[in-house]
Amino acid sequence: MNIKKIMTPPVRREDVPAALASLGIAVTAQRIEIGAILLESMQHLSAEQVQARLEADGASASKATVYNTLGLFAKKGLVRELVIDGARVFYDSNPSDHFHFYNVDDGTLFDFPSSPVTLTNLPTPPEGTKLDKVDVIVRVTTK
Amino acid sequence: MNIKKIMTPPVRREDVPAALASLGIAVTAQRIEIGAILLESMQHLSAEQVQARLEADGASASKATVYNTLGLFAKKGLVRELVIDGARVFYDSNPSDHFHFYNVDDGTLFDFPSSPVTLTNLPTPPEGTKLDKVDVIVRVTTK
DNA sequence: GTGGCAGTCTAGACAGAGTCTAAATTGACG
DNA sequence: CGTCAATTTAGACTCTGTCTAGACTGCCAC
Repeated sequence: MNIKKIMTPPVRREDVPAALASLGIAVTAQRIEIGAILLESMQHLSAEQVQARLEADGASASKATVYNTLGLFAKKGLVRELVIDGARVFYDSNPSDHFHFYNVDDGTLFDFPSSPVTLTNLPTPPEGTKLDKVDVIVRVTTK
Repeated sequence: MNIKKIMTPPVRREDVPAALASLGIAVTAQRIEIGAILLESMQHLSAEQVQARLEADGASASKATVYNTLGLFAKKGLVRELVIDGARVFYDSNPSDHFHFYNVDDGTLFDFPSSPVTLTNLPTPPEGTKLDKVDVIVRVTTK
């Protein structure tokens, strides 16, 4: 049946190469660094934040590599791209289906608690297209 | 009870000033132009597309005015801001609650057909915050 | 080993959406 | 008509993200 076991955070640094390889991502030094940062815990990081963490860890990668790597990880399903506010994209190290709260006033982003939220009566995709993913963002304001 | 009657597209050009005023938006020449474009029909337009339509109509407004006006309209509830792909923001001239399909391959954006889609078991917003709006975007790819 | 090659990485130029600033214009009201 | 606050403007500016051209890396064949 070949059910692929996807590693979800936290993933130890020494397991990152295997996590990449299992998704068909060629392993390189930069990808290990970036993967280790993202997979350390379930979190939402922007490209800029990832690069700052790289520096803080004494590693580094060019801006182009950070963007390319995050895009590759998202394409391969290691992380999930979140478009929240048009100013930047966030990468969510929890790639499974779940929804988000976004506080419009202070920019904070939370996962929904794992309550059984369901979307019912979802229409079928338009003719000639197939479903990719469903994003649900609940915007809240500070009371 | 003071139930406000919100005008929904199509709104005739001569009714635009009243539509603005009813939402507490000061009426100016530029706002009428931009409002007339948006409210002509239910549609999704980017700031750039609005400005192009202005030119096409022989009117014009500076880039800053277009952005300010669209932001003001969104804040007042005349249109709804849609953050879809991080590259630009769209303004939806149908401000009522409804969800969207987005074709990732060609960038087209559709409303859901008006089937009774419902989100159930939506968790309550985090302590100290209150719900602003819920965005549901179903991303599809060309098969 | 060593030559070649594809894939990856890099610096820095570039692109495009959106914001900011300071000055000019408008229009409401006395 | 004069004043004042709100609005509009041009254009500089910021910021995220992309592109380009060259350098580097690692792996395989010989």
